[in-house]
Formats: sequence, C-alpha cells, structure tokens
Amino acid sequence: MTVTLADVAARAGVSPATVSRVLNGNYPVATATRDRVLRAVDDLDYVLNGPASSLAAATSDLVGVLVNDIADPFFGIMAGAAQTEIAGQDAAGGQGRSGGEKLAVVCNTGGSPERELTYLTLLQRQRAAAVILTGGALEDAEHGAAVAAKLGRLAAAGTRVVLCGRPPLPGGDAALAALAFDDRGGGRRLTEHLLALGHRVIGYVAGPPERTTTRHRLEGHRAALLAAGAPGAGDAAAQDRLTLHGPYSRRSGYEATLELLRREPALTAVVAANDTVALGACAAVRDQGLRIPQDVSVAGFDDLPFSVDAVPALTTVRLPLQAAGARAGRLAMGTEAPPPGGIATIPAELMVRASTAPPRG
Amino acid sequence: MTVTLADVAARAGVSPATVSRVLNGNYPVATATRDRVLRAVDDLDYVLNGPASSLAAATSDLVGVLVNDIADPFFGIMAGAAQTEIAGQDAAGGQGRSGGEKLAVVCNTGGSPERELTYLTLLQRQRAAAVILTGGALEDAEHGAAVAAKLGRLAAAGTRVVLCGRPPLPGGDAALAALAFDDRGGGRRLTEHLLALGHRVIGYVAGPPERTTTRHRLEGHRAALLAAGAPGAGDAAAQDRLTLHGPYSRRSGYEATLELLRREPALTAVVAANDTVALGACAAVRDQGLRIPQDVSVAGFDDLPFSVDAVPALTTVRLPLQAAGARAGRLAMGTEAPPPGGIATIPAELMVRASTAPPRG
DNA sequence: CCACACATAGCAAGCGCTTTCTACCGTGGG
DNA sequence: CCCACGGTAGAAAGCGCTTGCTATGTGTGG
Repeated sequence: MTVTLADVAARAGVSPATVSRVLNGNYPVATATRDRVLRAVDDLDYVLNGPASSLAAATSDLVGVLVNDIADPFFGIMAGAAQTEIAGQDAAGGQGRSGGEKLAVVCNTGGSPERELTYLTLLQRQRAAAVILTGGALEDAEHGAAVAAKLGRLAAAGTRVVLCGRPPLPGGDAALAALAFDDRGGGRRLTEHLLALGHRVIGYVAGPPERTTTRHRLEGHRAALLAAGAPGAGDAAAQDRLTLHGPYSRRSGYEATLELLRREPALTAVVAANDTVALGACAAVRDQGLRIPQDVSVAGFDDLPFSVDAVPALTTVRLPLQAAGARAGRLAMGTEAPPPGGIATIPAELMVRASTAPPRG
Repeated sequence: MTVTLADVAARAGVSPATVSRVLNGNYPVATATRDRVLRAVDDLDYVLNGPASSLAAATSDLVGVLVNDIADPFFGIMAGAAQTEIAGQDAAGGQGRSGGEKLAVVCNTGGSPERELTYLTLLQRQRAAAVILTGGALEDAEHGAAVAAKLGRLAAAGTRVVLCGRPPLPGGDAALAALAFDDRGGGRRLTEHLLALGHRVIGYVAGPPERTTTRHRLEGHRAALLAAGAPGAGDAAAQDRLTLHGPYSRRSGYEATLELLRREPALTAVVAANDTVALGACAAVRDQGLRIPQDVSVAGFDDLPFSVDAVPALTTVRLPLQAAGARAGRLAMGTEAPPPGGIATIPAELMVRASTAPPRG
C-alpha cells in the first residue's frame, strides 16, 4: 500500500531510526548512509506520514493564520505576507524539513465568533506550532474571555500566539506578541486633516459596532473633533446623528452616505470606516449629483491597493499591512524577538490625495 | 500534562474505546454513558489529539485550498466560498466531529511552481481529505506533469482532488472534478462587444504568458477579431504589436497601456487581462489626458467587486467566483456529485457598463 | 425456564514515526 | 598493546487514538 519509513529503511539496508534521522537531520549520519537513504526515498516516492510524525514528536509544523474575511484584501495582504515569511525559507524543496519548515494555512472565520473558536480548537487539535490572529477583535467580553482562555491553553501547549492588527488580549499574557495598528491615531489625523481644510459638518460611516477597530477609529475621529472644538463635537446626540454603523462593505457605505446626505444637507465631508466603504460612499455622493471633492470630500482607511485608482484618488490612512503581516510571520516562526512588553503599536500614516479638498464657499 | 483520552475515560469510569466512540459518534453508546463522557470531556477541557487520531484512523479532516495570490480577491472570493461550504455545517460547535467536520485551510503559492508542489507534498504528508486547486495552471509542461503526478498520488491515497477555475489535468484522471471557467468564450464575447461598437484597433494587455488563463483569454480575443475580419486580425506581427504581457497587476496595466498608446495612436480600446490590470489601464488613459470611454474604451475581466465602482464603471466579464468556489467546496466534501466526465465549464457573462462606448468619429 | 439475539462496553492490537539508550567500530593516547 | 572515546547505527518503547473482536448483560420466544 503506502510506503512507510520501514520500507525505505529496508531498501536502503538500514534501520528505520536511521531513515528518520536522515529526514530530520538532527543527528549525525554518515554521508554514504545518508545518500543511500535519500536515494531509497526517491526511488520509493516516499512521503513522510505527518500525523505519525507529529504524534511521535508531539509537535506539528502547522501555523494557522485566522482572518475575518479572506475575500477582503485587507486580510489577504496580511495573511499573504505572513505566509511568505513562514514558508519562505524552504529553498531546497527537499523531503527533509531540516529547517523549521512550516505549513502556513489561513483559516477564514467570516467574522463569526463560533468559527473563530472552532478553528482555534481545530488548530489546537493539530498541535499547531503557532497561531496568528489578524484583524480587530469583537467587543463582546464573553467571547473575548473565551478566546483568551483558548489562546492561553494553546500557549501553554507550546503554540506561539501572535496578534496582528488586533488589540492585546484582556488577560494579556497568552500572546507572545500583539501588533496593534494605531487606528485611533490614524482616525484622529484623518479628521484633523478634514478640519484643517475647513470642514465642520463631517459624516462618519462606521464599521460594525461590535468590532474594536470600529470603536478605535471612531474614537480618534471624535477626539479630533473635540480637540478642535468643532460645533456639536461635545454633543452626543449631534454626533450620533452624523454617525452610521454598518458592515465593512461597499454597499453599507453607499446606503449610509445616502442617509447622511439626507439627514444633513450641510454635510461637506464623509469619513468611511475603510476604503471599501469609502468606495460605496463615493458612488452615493456621485449618484446624488454631487462632485468629489468640490461638493463633498470623502476619505477612507487602510489604503488598499485600489484606493489610489479611485476617481478621484482616495485620501485615506495607510496601514502597513504587508510589513505587519511579515513581522507577525517572523514572530510566529520565532525568527524575530517580540517587542518589549509583547506589544507594539504600528503607526498609521495619513495619505492625502484628491478626494478631499476645502468645502465650497 | 496534557489531558488524554484515557484521562477522560478514567474520570467518566469507562474505557478509552467508549470515549472515542462517543466523540466520533459512529457506534452505539447508551445515552447515560454518553452524557457522563461528555461531562468528563468538559470538566477536563479535553481536546482530541489530531495527529494521533489521524494516524490511527488513517485520514485527517484537513482540506487544502491552493491559491496563487491570497491578496487578490479573485482567489479570496473562491477560497472563501469553498471554505464556507466546507466548514459551514458545524453548528453545534461541539467536540465531536460527528459529521464530516473538516478544517479548510488555504495555502498561498504566490504563483510559484515550487511552492505549489511543496504545499501539495505537505498536504499529502497530512493525509489531507481533499485538495482544491484554484486559478490558472502554468503552461510549463514539465511542471504540469509533476503536479499531475503528485495529484495522482494524492488521489490514490484517497484525497479528493478538485480543480476550480483551472483547466483539466493533462493526465486527466487524478482529479475528481475540474471546474473550468469559460475564459475563451468570455474573451471572445468581450471583444465582439467592442467590435460591435465599432472599434477596430484594440490593444490587449495580457497576463503573464506562462499561465493558461492568459492564453485562453487571449485566444478568445483573437478568435473574435478573426471572425469579424478585423484589419490585421490575421497578421501575427500586427497582433503582437497590440498585445503586451505582464503580471496581473495594476502597475502592469498602467505601463502596458502607456506603451500601447504610444505605439498605436489610432487605438480606441484597451482590453485588460483582468479588472486589476484594467484599473491601471484606466489610470494610464486618464494620465494621457484622454477620456474614458469617449476617447478610449477600457474593459476588464472577472468582475471583481470594485469594478462597478470604477469611474466609469468597468465593462468586464463576470466570472461566478463565489458559486464556483462553493461548488468546489461541496465537491471536495463529497456533498455534490461530480459533473459528467469530471469536467464542467463555468459560463462567463459579459457585463457591459460605462467604460466602453463607440469610438469617436 | 433456557437458549439466543441484540445492545453496549472493554480489550488489545496496531497506525508510522521519534528518540532514548545501548551496541559497535575504529583510533589515538597511555 | 589495551582502553577509552568520538562517531554511527540499531533496538525498542512509546506517542494517543481507532476499531475488530470478544465479553457481558438484558430481554424475548419457544
């Protein structure tokens, strides 16, 4: 049936132990023997039995990358960078996993808390070497605790836990490292930019209320408003009137913007939860016969690749997704030392482009 | 240390075998016993040891989804749909994997042949339950043979192999099913549309020459030209002059279009390899001070979500990525019967929007 | 009232690999 | 010339789980 270590050993005229050692390369084996074994491996087309070896060695070479939405480039970019960093080194594509050759796999939670937990369990089942969680966490305390507990168990079992673009855990000890984006700072600078241009009535199309990302960005926005003493900045009702929540989708941006425009004719700018939402916002503004940025300025967040191609090019906040993902990958591999305190804040850079301008009049 | 089946058995006062059967739910166990076991599992926070169970059962619940570029929504959408279909059923998030609860993981090859093979080996090591390969294959015959051989071995070992958006294998027998997009037909209809509008000098920004997708789309384009008896349609040199290859990137579209515009001032339309490339093409056209579609029509391919938000909205060819991915997922799960002959062609629908119009004059 | 079928639970033999400990070989120093 | 030691290879004991087969009950029909 399937070729086993023993078959290879027999063909090479050595013991299974020797074959194992050749394959793992962590024990001295004479060159002649090694060659004989390698040839046998080749002849028989032998492929290591992963489960068996993971069982015996009590570790596996799986690294899980959890994302909220794999169809969203925001996650795709981070996951891709992490995966490249993790799978990157294997040059000699050989049998042996001489180095720490790992299999990075990305798991799509679809934003569902249950699925997040399920995947974590499944990864725990597989005795994953590391787990990277990307994207904002849920605000739900109960779920947060469940995740923290699960991660604690994972970490206790030797799995390296890395958070990428996600706030530190409540318990704060399970994760090896947390790379958090400066959503608050980015949000603040973006709104400051709009205020500096002269805008005073700014609509905000926020993300889903249950995500930390949403809250952080919104907090930055409000902070800027407050600091500038913008009209109604301190008035919760007024603020709520200018803020609409919805999923991180184009459609949500479209509809919310329509509503905002209806509610507040004096509106001169719309800040979107992210670039995708901003695209929808742009479409809505245009559909109302208004021009961007002459009549209404629109801004996004994330600076996804397509943002520069929007017409007009989108003013947004650049998040170094690629770099953060790569760093998370290295952290997961143990190639890079965790930041002091296990927490690093990744700066967010304001990108001023053509979709924002001083309000008319 | 870590909790094992035996620990659970001891606590529940039953044998390990019984615990295993409760967890797998494929053998009659008295309700009272089952409850006792389940309680013990809960009390001890027991998590099945995946490797051990895969080893003993000689199968695992991993399903691999290979993608060329995880940061590209083209793949993200397919992978996400497949993953949803695969992980979807687990409602009761329980310990047991009563159904065929599977862990769908996506592996990013980055378009590298070696990595594709490496991942396939790794998946084979893990005794994956199924493998889904998405996106165009490489034209390289040698690599194609290597992949086919590897897939053959996978299939022989009981792994279900599904191709999604990928042409059937050369050997043609290893894969359970191949869902191929009608790239040729889509490309043909797109160009027919342009010809019908009156365009005669049409530039083509093709994808990388080593991908089947590139060739198929281009063949469709040329076929339409030939059928319409367009000037220079039969002239290879003339065609090559209007065709430029490059990666599936925004930048490639930008640069190639600039070059096309320089080479052929009479150009009235540009067809791009995909929507991302088309975005770059649009930018180039605009940067040359030309209007879309009045001066130059631009068309894409795939109909990714952002295409409708391009300005003007992009005429493109819609590929049912979501549906295809979901179907591939079901095929991988064995939930759906493979198409007759194992091969299905997924239709591609022309989406006429605002970026194409009759040429001026 | 006994034998037999059916429903449950337990036993124990692996699954294929890793790794500790032991065995062996040749060699250079005492 | 012998012993100890560095360098290699092998034997064998699991790793934690699944599952075929056997054992034990509990009813039921004869």
